[in-house]
Amino acid sequence: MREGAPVVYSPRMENLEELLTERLAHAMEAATGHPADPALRRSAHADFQADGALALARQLGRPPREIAAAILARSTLDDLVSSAEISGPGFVNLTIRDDVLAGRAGQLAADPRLGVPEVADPGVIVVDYSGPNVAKEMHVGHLRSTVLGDAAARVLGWLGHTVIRINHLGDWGTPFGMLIEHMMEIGEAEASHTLSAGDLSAFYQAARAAFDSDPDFAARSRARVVALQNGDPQTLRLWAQLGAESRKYFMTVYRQLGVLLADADFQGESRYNGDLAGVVSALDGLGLLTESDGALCAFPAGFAGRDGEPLPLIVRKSDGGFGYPATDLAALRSRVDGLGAGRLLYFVGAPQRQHFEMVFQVAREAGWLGGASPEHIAFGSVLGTDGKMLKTRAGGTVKLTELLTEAVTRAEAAIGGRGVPDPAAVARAVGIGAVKYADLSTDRIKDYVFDWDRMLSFDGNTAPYLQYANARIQSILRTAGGAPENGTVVLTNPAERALALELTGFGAVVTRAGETLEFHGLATYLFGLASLFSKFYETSTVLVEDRAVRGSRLTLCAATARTLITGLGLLGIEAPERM
RNA sequence: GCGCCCGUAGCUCAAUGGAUAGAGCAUCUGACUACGGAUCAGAAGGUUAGGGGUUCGAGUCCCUUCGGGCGCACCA
Repeated sequence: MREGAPVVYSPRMENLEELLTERLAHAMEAATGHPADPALRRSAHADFQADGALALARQLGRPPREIAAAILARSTLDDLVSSAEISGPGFVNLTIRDDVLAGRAGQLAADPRLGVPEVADPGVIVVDYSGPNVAKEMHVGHLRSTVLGDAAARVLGWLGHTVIRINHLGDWGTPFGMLIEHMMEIGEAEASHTLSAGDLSAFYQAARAAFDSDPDFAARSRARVVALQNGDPQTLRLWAQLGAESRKYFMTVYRQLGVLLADADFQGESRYNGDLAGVVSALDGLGLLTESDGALCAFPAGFAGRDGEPLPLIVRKSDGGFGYPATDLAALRSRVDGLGAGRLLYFVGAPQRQHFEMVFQVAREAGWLGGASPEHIAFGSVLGTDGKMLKTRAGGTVKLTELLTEAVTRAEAAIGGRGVPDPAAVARAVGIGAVKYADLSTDRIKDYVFDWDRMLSFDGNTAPYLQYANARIQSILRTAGGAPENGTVVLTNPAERALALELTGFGAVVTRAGETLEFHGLATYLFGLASLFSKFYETSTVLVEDRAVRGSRLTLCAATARTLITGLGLLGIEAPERM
């Protein structure tokens, strides 16, 4: 280690991981003649460890430690690391120089992006999420799609992609016959009143009940579907009114939940009605359709049904109508051709996996994908503390709006007694944040247990804990009158060092979240950061006399707070200044 | 029957094929005359459902058994 050697940083220094990876990759090629991945990762035994030598050992037929030694001999790391040691079977343990770490932390504090690089290859990404149905209540089943999809939209957008949010509203189909008939029966004014009051399930259930119990009503409903499909003006007007009232209601739920979805993001299924016949004729022209029991079916490769026979995707029903496969295909084409999407993301629950795979396969066989890649971003269910699907005590469906209201009420009770300027806003941030964080902090594909007490706790891996950490930092910054403009960081103890090191990892974590569309890694990172801050807080008094130490610690505080706020923000969670 | 997903500490969850499987909660033991104790330090807690295999190395990949969930032709 060259004491006192000046460390020269580029104006926008790459993050440490990238820098080390680059250097080691170079050394590996020089030492072995093969380009290879150093497999750099954070380590319990040092700041980082590089495991690339082990993987290379097999290829080259040489002992891994020998390869590791050759790599080290060929690498220039002294300006970055204070120690590089071979350990165990051939791990390379790297410890970052304190002055480098301090310099990097200071840079992060001044960097609006906190070391998060924009992607090198920005593209157009369609994020399809939420997708409620007109005149049907949003329920807990919509929670994950809405929360996960929204986080994806935020993360991908921040990484520099052009994100197109699409809320694939269920606004077409046979139920609309009965809904419109019901509307006519109770009168438009009454219908509007019920719907705008947000009592969608009452409306839907009343229509359903009439349909099931009254044959005349059922017959009229069926005729009404035909009228709707044929474009009868009176029917269309009522249909449009149903949709408008519902969208208005959904927007209130989205505002309550605090997601990006806006009016303009609704892209109802009906939008593709005019394209469905074209989908059929195009597929038919490609020879991909087979008539079976009167229905026009595609038989995408690789799918078998219960009987072991090829499984059809029914593109046109035997009655000449279209189901959701046709709509999904039409929507896919419009997103690829019309919107120029390179990635199509569908945030839809795991049970629909086969459906989407079939749709994607048909599109692939039809040559409709071009270079675009469609991805079903599946997720597990929300369970109650009994381990079964979350239900109300009475066994009914949990309305999303009631769940969110309860979250805020519970948060209000939990934070009660604290003197903050706007307790209602804080309760909202804490309650809604807790619900979102509970969803985002576990592996997307798994079911998770919805537990009020756990998610609203101020201890553990929860939104309130992270929000509290930020509020505590804000309090320090207020007392100090802010952090220095161009803060210089000096590391005087292990807690400061650990915090600084953790701060440098934000970029890699966010980048990874954008690639995997798994957000629990980001959540875990933020929890780790908040925990390290708390340790720092215990050991390192910020508001000390020494100007240099005080300035440094304030800079670390400011960078930590901004990382927490930004990270939570990417998850769609607010971080109040006081709570 | 075929296919997909899941099974990790009492509970809730982590762990890009890498070293001694980590956190939090709960339990037990400590620490408040410093910026918010809504905190921190420590202890204890495991045959990663079972069994094979691949690999220098497996919670992770492959096969298999068991357990749980979900799909599998005109509802979305």
